[in-house]
Amino acid sequence: MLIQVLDVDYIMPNEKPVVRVFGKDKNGKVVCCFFEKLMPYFYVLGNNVENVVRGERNVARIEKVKRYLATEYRKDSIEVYKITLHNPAKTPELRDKLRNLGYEVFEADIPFKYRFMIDYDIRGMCWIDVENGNGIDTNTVYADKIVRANKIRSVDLDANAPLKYLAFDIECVSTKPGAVPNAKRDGIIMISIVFSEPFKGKKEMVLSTRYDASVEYFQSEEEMLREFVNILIEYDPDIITGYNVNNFDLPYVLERLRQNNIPALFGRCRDKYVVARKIANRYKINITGRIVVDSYELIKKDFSLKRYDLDFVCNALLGERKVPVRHSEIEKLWKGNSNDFKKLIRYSKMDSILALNLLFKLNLLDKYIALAKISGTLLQDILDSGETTRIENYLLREFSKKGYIIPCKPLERDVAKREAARKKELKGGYVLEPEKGLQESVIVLDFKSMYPSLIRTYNICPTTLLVSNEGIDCFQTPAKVRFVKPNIKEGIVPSILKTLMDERGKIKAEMKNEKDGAKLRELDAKQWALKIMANAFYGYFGYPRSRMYNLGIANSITSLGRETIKKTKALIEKEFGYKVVYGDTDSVMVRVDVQSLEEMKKIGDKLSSYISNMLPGIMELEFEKIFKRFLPLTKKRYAAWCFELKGDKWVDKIETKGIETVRRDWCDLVSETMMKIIEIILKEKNTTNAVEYFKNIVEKINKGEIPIQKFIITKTMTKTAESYDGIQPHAEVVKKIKKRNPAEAPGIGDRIAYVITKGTQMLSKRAEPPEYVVEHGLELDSQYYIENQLLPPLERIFSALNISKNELLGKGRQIQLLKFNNKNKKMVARIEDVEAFICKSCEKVYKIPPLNGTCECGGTIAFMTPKGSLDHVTLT
DNA sequence: GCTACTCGGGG
DNA sequence: GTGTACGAGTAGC
Repeated sequence: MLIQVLDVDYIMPNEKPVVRVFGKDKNGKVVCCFFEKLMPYFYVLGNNVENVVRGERNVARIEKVKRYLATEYRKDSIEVYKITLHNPAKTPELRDKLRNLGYEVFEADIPFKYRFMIDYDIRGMCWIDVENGNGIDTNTVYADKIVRANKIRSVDLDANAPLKYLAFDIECVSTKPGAVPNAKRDGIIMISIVFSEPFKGKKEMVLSTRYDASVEYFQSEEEMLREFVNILIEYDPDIITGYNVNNFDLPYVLERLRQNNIPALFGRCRDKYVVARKIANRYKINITGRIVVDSYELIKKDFSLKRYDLDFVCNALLGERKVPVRHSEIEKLWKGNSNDFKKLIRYSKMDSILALNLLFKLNLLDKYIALAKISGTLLQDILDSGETTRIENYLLREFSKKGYIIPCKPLERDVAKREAARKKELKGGYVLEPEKGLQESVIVLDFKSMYPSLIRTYNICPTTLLVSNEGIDCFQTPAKVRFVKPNIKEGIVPSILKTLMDERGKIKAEMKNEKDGAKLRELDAKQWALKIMANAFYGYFGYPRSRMYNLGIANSITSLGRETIKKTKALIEKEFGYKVVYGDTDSVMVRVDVQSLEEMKKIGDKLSSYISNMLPGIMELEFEKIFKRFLPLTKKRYAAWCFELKGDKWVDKIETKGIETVRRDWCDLVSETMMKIIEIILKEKNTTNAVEYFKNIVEKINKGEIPIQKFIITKTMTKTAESYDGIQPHAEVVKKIKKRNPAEAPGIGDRIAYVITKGTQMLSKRAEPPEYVVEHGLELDSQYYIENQLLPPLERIFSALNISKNELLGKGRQIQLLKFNNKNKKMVARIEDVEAFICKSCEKVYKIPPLNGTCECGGTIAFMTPKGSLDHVTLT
């Protein structure tokens, strides 16, 4: 029977571990597969381990085996002890005892379910073939089919079984006004549920402790919660979702179940309670056989937005809105008339619908399913944890396949040591000092998967790391670390990367011929996941909690990167005579002397094939895009008018890096003006127009011609208004609202919107709610908005063009000067002396000087005055 | 420019 | 559960 793996756990029925695999078959039937043949084990290096282990109750077996160590290159395997135990949960006891006696232990911290998955080649969301046999009593799980497996075989299958989704949302009212409800104290009043497949003929359901014809009505919270648990078991979803379910709804429900003495049993088994464990500051929730997906967390990972509240997110990504109800209104609606209550029902239902819509319409899960399949990690763990888990899972599989054993995770004190060393010793990528001023015709080239390619080219791996001084054929990196060449031994990490990169290449090729939208999305998710995986291996060597932490390896990779980029720059400048105007880690920006996109592409292709040929191994420089205009501010910060080839069409856009155009503490006016000015500079190549635009905005602000919405600043109130130490605008606003209209007062956690008005008091005291300003016809403090909001970010952009703050504000008008950079020479002239500008080579006349100070023909520009042209005018 | 701390979403 | 683990943005030096 074929099943797709959703979840794995184990139980101890007769003091022996039994693995349970929860999955679904092709028809969407729930299958649970029991497997009894695996016992926990780990490895020990050292002498006389038998003596230490003898008499330990948990030990089943001890044997000597041959393994390779995954720490450095060694020709031969070595002898280690493999200790097999009875009880996975008691493994740490023996592990720590051995450690304390000075033994080195390996793979002694692998969760048992993953030991099983690694040894039997079973991966999260992948398919397995199981055969029914006989075995233990399996009366512990809810499943359509139960299999006692004798044999489990992994199967290569791309399809996905149909999954059942359930989204829910709870409503509750705080007994403490203004505060977020507390589950220890405040009950749940309503639960809305949405089903992906109709349940009892319904797609939606609302449970409540107040009656309405449209809800399932309950006398008490306890009855409502019991029914909620029943629905979860009966509907039997694979995926449970909601907005912020991980950190609000689910922990809240679990606490209310506890308060009402209802067992939290709604997984696919009768023997494991649903638990929420707090790790760092978030909850990790385990529901046996099911997967919890928090739309909020996925959105935050996948999209860069100014805010992440459900209404903002849905509006921005789906064009859908919540039912507008403010938190402070919920209690009023709950206690209000029948229409009020109906509104609350709609509100609650809508929140569940939106949470599910986000998941479905944006296909949020595709990428994570692809990551699970590739790395072998369970989907739940892909969602709850980061890069490390995925990399380790992959490494453990590949290393153990080849007879290697892997170190345990480091102890906390070692992590601290590593963190300190890493900070001092790990060097990153190389960033070129950008050439100042607006550039024209810049080709962007970058190295295809630079770090993975370097790892492959130089055979970088713990298994090839050469420590001894024997005369073995090896590479030495600029970090002075050596790796044996592939003919001696091919590294495991390089071979993993080859697999990932080749596979990605195949998928990209497949995508070119694929017309079916759904299939295309799936392939795209897969190629994305392959890229993410390949790029994460480098980081793992420099990560202080890594099992394969090695600064020498990490530094080898970055040092080769720096060497490569420097070599590339030198070659391009020397062999082709083009100027490399900027570059960062794996990219170079090359200024050329042609205008047409096609010509530039040709040069780009020529450069990339030349460089790719000159560099060793699989290093490949690729033509990426064209910056028709390029304005660098500093390292890591620039704006560009970018042209990219999509199919056979050039698509243009304004690209900014490191220049924040949206920040939550800026009003919309700032973001919009910034974008507009960047666009004028880049597209019109005209600073005068950009300055004019700015002056025009200033004038409009002064005349009050810009709508107040553009001036609104928002800040979250994190504690009560009174408890702020300093005087802060948003806290002052809340104090004012409290005085004027106590019922409207926002509470902790609310976002406070305000504008700054004119007056003589200190700034914070002049903050007012926008509605109040409109009602009372107050005047905004235009000075503040110009000087403190608009100017700081714009100054940084204009200063890259040698335009000062005074010029922007028109203060330098008395002696208006013309300035521009002319091939490194700053030129200044009095404005009335200058009629136009002229190229000294081709004599082309400009009304406005080219921003980079160079004529199209490459010639130098000079001022043209009534007396003739002159290079330089000095003012006295 | 760096490092330390704070806060997110939810009602 | 043989695993203890965020990350961006801002304030403060």
